[in-house]
This record gives sequence, structure tokens and C-alpha cells, in this order.
Amino acid sequence: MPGGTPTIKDVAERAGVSVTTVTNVLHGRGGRFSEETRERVMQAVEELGYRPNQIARSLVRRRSHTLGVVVEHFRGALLGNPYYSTLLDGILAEAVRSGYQLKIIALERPDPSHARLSIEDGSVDGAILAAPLYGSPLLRWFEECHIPRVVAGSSPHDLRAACVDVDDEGSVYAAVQWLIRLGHRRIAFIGGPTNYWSAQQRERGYLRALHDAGITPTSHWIRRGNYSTLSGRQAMEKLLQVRPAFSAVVCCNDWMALGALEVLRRRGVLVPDDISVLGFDDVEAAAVASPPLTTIRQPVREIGIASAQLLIRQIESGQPATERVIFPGELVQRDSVMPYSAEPSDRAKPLRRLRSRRRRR
Amino acid sequence: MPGGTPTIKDVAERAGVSVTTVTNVLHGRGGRFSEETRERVMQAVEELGYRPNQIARSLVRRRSHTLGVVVEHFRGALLGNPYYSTLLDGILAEAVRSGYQLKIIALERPDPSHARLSIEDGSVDGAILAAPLYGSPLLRWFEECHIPRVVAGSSPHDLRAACVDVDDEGSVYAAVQWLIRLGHRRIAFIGGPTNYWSAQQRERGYLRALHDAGITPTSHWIRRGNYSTLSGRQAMEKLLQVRPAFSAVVCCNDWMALGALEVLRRRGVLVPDDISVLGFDDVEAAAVASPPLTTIRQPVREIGIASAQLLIRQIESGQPATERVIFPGELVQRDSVMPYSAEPSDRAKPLRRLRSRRRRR
DNA sequence: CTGAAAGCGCTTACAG
DNA sequence: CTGAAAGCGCTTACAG
Repeated sequence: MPGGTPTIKDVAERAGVSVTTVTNVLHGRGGRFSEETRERVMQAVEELGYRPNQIARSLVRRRSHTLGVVVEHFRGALLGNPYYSTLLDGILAEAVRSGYQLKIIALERPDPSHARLSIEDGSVDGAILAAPLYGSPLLRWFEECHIPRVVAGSSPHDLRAACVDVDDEGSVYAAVQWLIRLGHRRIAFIGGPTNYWSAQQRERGYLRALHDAGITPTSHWIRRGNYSTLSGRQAMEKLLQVRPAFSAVVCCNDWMALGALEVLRRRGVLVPDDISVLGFDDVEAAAVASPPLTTIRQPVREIGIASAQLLIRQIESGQPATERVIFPGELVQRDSVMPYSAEPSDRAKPLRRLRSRRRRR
Repeated sequence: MPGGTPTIKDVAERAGVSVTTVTNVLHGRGGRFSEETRERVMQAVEELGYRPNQIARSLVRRRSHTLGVVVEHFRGALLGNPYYSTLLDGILAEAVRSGYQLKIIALERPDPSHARLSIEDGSVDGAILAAPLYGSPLLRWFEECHIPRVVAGSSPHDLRAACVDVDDEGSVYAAVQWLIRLGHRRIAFIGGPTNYWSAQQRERGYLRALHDAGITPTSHWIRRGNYSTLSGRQAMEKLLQVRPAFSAVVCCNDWMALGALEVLRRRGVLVPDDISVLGFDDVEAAAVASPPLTTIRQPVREIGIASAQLLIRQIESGQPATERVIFPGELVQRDSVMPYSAEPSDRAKPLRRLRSRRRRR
């Protein structure tokens, strides 16, 4: 190693053996070397501070022991979005547990040919596509490519590739059913951006639950935002002008619900006394909002873990998978929903009432 | 390519040229091939769907064009922590911008020899150590290793390696000074876990500001938590028993501040009327808390970006760097701090008062 | 038990 | 303008 990092050849020379033997002891291929040889080799490794070059190893083994996570539409903040970071966290946990490394492939545009350059290049053994947008060109490519792969997060139902997701439609359907059982009939909806599969599915669940209960939703009850707190505020402002007034609102995500809560508080409308508010996601802020937000928890981390498992299984078995793994959403009951009550709230001592009902987490 | 992925050799054969020529046109080394040759090669590439194997390229070039991010103490959730995910987001943004990929190296234990195996193995061109714990063995290794590297987040002041961080001590010092200018003199402190550099530095800033103002802090005013909301609640419960009572509390992070806020609200103590509360970090939940939390924003994403820049500069120049890049914290004034007032709050109509003072974001 | 040789897929002098 | 050859650092049959 004239001036550089020691290689297996340096170790072999120092130990006075062949590189084949070094490889054998390094991989513990028993019976192919004497104990004395093993010791000499290990000592040389130690003295030289030798570390096998994984790149070279990957080249010959055609395995990188690395999982690729491809995220499209990367402009500005991405992991700032807790959904992505939690998903990644789950993937990372499972990868580490199974001895894989993680490579993040951030695409500025959803360009399949660019994606292929970074993925089908030997640097990853398989890929997870994280929460693709509606109609993303990457989906088509993903269906056709031959490397192990799985889509994590919402994707078309007829996708010919393995995928893992929460049951968006079913969770909202169940939650709205619950609201109806609590006596609510005029239930508004703050939807998400239509270029998200998740937003579409959730809205569908809302509509179907109303329909199955014999309630005809009017389009006035539905407003859409872009998942931001600001858009939640704007949607609620509009909704507040609708007559007859609604008694509950389900929001497509927590941030919009939090925005809605703000507007309600500013207007002196009591939650949940006057209006019940339901969110989706269970972001951290939901628990510390006032009142603490009742919401549908989506097991994002578990989705990440399951995605990685499914991917690793494909890699190690050599068998492609096309199954869909669907997790149920979980209703997290806090303090923003209560049974419907026709009597107007007593606004004289709202603080006391809120305080007395607040549950400890 | 008998049954497998096409290689450069397949392209050369199909185009009827040598692999050298294929390489040359692929890299656009002008003047080394005719226009006609170029076209034949490109057509073969197209027809075969050829994509260069980056692993092979890395082996000969000794450059992977990949940045490593090493995170120690990976047990369970990691990126669930917004600090890490935001840091990673900044690193990712800069990496993508500069044409680098990202590899995440999650260490279950802070074991240098294990870390070396994953880093000094040719798979990354340099490494960023993300927010090492106090006394981490990785720090020592990081100082000694010869690959390009930078520490992102708090680290010892005498570290012999490049690092990027926020000015923890200075930011808290300035904020406490501000509180003092607002008339507060009995200022409590909810500290963080002492195995974080950041927590140590922030506490030091608090102490120094009091000292410089001629105020002697009593140990009763200081409680430490573990950065969780729960620990913030517990700390505040204890603090509330101290007499004379304090008029302001600075919290080592927002989650503990949020926990403190909860306890105060439950006890009917008005914030900021009775007690001013200051956080640190400006997590998303801080803005939607009630009252919205006044806090010190730490430019985490910018720290990530600067770390990546510093690393890439080292990689591309071949020159090691040892500079410290320190960002100032930014005071984000919301509604949880007000000037000291000796008169007790009028608890009869607290809601109205809170509402009237609430600022729009 | 041990080692010489071929090869993974590319790039880089170098010679023509 | 073009190509044969050596080599990056490792692994894997294969022969002894």
C-alpha cells in the first residue's frame, strides 16, 4: 500500500500467504486454512488497519447490500415532512436490523430514465418508491423494471408491483360512521390536494360513509386545501359561511385540522361543544393542540418497516412479489369530538368547561 | 449480455467499436471519435438500454459520489426526531444540488471500528457525523480518520475537525438578557439531558446571562428533563412548588416547554400573564400551541446544507478543513412571553384577554 | 490446507 | 480518430 489504503494484497504479502487465503479467513470459510495461518492473517489485518473495500466486493458479488429509497418531486424541503421522515425511519430500522445500508435517491423531477440511471446501476439491490404522486411516470417504470421493488404509501389499486399502505378509504369511512353514530348528520369535509392518492381515497371514504347512511352531502360541505395549516384556515373560513351550519368536520390531515381549530377559536366557536373536529395522521402537534385533536393515526413507521421487509424478502429469495399490504388506520380519541348536541354552547364560562373535560394523555 | 444487464462490452460489440471508444463517447471526450461513431454508439446504448455500472466506475475512479451520514445511537426511532430529519433534509438538498447521493450509516452502538467498516470502505467520499452525543467514542475516531468529514450539530469546542452548529450558548444568553430587559429577574430553567452538548451549552448561556446581570440563580430554579413533553410537565410541577415563585422560565427545548405549558394551563396559571415561557428549537407544534410559543429557532436545515457544502469542498479540493461554522439562533416572538408585571392576573375573563392578544402568524 | 488464474464492469494511459 | 492492455480490489471456481 504505497501511500494509500491497504488492500487485500498488502495483507497477503504481510502475512506471507495468498489473497485467496486472506479472503477465506476473512469470510470464515472453515477448513480451508490452519489455525496458525488464520492468526497470521488476522494479525496482518490488525497491523495494517485493513478494511475490505465494499465497492470491489459489490462488483464481483453483484450485491451491494444497500436498499434504495427513491423520492420524487424533491424540491426544497422533503424530509421536513414528517410523513417522509417517519417512513424513512421505519425503512432504516428494518434495513439496519437486516444488515442493509440505505441510499436515498432524490429525484428533482419524476423522470424514469434519470431514475434508472441511479437505481439500475448496481448501487442498490432493490428500491422502495416513497409515496408517489398521482399519475407519476415513475409508477409505470416501476411496474416494468426487473429489480426487486415496493411502493410505500398510496398507489393505484391495480398497480402491478408490491405495495404497502394504510387503508385511507376504510379508515375515514369508519370514522365518519362513528361520527354518525354520535348523532352528527351535517358533516363537512376539508379535503387534500387531488394529486395525492391518499387525499382521493380519504374523500371517497367520507362520501361513501355519508351515502351508506342515507345522507346526501352537498358540495358546500366540501372544501379542499393543500395539506397546510394555512389552507385549513382558509377552508374553515369558507365553511363557516355555509347554512345550515355543520356540526362536525373531518379533515384530510392534521395540519389542516389545526388550521381549522385556530379559526374556530378566534371566532369563539367552541370545539367540540359547537363543532367536532377530526384529523388524520396523528402528527406530534395534534396531541398538544387545544383541545387535543381527535384523529386517525396512520402507522407510517410500520409501513416503512413492512416495505423494507417485503423488499428484502424479494432480494433474498429472488422471487418478485406483487402483494398489497394494507394497514388499518387507528382512531385516536382525544378531545375535539363529542356527540352531537342541539343546544347551543354556554359561552359564558368556556374555559372551565374545556378544562374539566380535558383528558390526560 | 447473455441473459443479464448489458455491459459496456455489449455496447461495443453491437456498435462495432472498442470499449475504449464507447467510454469516450459516453464521457463526451471530444475529438476522440467521429460523429458517425458517436451515433452508432448512442444507438447501441439506446437499443440495449445500457446503463453504466456505477460500482465498477467507483472502483476504478476511487470516487463514489456518495456522501455518508453517520448517526450513532440508533435504537428505535431516529428520524422521528425532527432535528435529525431536518438536518438530513438539508444535507440531502445540498447533495442533490451538487450531484452527490446520500448513504445513511446507522450505528446501533457508537463503535468506531464498526463505523470504519462502513465508511472507510470506499462506499462514500466523505462523512458527516450527525449530532454526536457527549463523550461519543466516534468523536475521537472522527478526529483521527483521514477521509473528508464534518460534524453537524453540537460538538466539543476543541474538536480537531470541521463542524457546523448553532450558537447554543450565545442564543440562550441573548434571550435571557432580553427577558431581563423585560423586567424579569426570577427566571427558572428547565434543562436538557446532560449527555447532549447542546443542553450543556444552553444551560451555560442561561447561567452566564444571570451572572452578568448580577442575579444569583438558586439551584431550585433549575430542573432538568430528557427533552420529552412528559419530562417538561414533571419539571414544571416541581418548579411550581418553589418560593418565591419565578416570573419566567426558559426551556432547553420546545417539547419540554409544551409540557410546561400544559401543566400551567391545567393549574389555571396564565401564560404569559402570570408566567412567561420561552422554548428552544421552534418545532412545528410551537406555532400551534396555545398560546403560540415564543422560542429560539435553530437553523437546522441550514446547518445540514452548510455541513454538506463543507464536506463537498473538502472532497473536491482534496484539502481537509477544520473550521467551525456557527449559526446564530433566532428569537421567534410569539405569545408566551410578556414584560414582567407585579400585579396578579385578572382570572375572571382569561379567554378574552388571551384572544385579544393573540397574533396571527 | 494453499495458491495461480480468471473475471466482475469499468477507466486510463499509451501506442498507433 | 481508434483500440489493445493493464488495472481498480475483491471473489470464485479449480487444481494441487
